Amino acid sequence: MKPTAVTWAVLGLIALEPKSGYDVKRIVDRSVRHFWAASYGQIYPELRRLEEIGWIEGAEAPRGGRVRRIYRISGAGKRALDAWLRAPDTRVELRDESLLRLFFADTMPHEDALTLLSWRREGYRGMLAYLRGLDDGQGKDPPFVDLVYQWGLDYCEWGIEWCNRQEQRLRRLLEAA
Amino acid sequence: MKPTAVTWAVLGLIALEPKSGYDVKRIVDRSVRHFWAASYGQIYPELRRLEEIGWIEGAEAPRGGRVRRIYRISGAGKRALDAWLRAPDTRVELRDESLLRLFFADTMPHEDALTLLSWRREGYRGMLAYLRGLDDGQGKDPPFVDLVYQWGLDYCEWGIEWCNRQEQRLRRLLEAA
DNA sequence: GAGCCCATGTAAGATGTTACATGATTTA
DNA sequence: TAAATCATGTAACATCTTACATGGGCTC
Repeated sequence: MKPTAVTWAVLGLIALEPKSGYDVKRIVDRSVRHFWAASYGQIYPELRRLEEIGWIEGAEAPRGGRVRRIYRISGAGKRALDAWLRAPDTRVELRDESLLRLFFADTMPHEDALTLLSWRREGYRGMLAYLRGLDDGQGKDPPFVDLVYQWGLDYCEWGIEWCNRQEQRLRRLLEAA
Repeated sequence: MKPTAVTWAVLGLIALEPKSGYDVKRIVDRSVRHFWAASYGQIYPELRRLEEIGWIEGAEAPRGGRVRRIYRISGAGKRALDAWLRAPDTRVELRDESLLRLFFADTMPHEDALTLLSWRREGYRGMLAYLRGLDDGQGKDPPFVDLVYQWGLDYCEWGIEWCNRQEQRLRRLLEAA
């Protein structure tokens, strides 16, 4: 079994609580999506693979006449997930178009380049608003789920402040020149 | 012409200074790689596309008997790059396996979960060391190239401190429970 | 009964990495 | 002379998104 990128996200969510594929997608979009996205085209095939190798078990659970299949994690699945959890790997892949623009911004007039920086700040603000919108106000998440949510909030706040500081620094620098 | 993900990275680097495909790859790996990676399999085909539509112009520039093709940006290419630079889009895509592990860490014993957090800190330390290694000590980068480099350093330092703070907070929280 | 949400699924296409093939030049 | 670097390129594979097809149930 060669795990794919969605393997652990799907398996982990099923482990938290039995779910349908549709549920997995919905929860992904409301929780890990900003650092680990997954689409239907990945999720449904992955569920079949996971069931084939016996890491999850599916059962028909129709709601009325509506087809529905609920998956729960197996003992083998739990062991596999636990082994993955303990891996020390921390690889990060990032695609940040705003940073790419800033990298090439030296060809622009200073004011226009600084505008890019203000847009970056707005990007962080937008993400912060999005994350805050996910909070249902109940505040009952387990500590590490909450930790990761907090990471998102803290990262955005740091980013906003970073843009402010750099804008001030660059204004001084560019006006002096 | 439908721009791909590498279009602007390649065009921007050619705009800074005429380059071969090999140069583009080398410079990408030493500058924008941590937020905008590109492989040979993307770069060489992209250079042909860009030449076909007239945004860059290639010329044979062999070194000894070694084949080599140098590309420079055209007027149309400059205009296209400038138009892209002014786009307000700030989309970010992130794949952070360490955050995914932390998200599922509530199933583990507390000490093991906190170990994940310390590994995350080591990940930031490693990236910080990598970024510092890129600095040639000359310090002659233009302001916005330097800004983006600084973003990398600052982000890593923030991340290290964030892990430290959260580890302390969680130790208190989990020991109290 | 129109429109939205629940629910499963896939085809097509875009995207991206890895590994290799080829061959010249430089360095140890 | 062996190994590293310069240099171009692609085939195969892996990954991921988008858009659509299908159909039932719920709400206005």
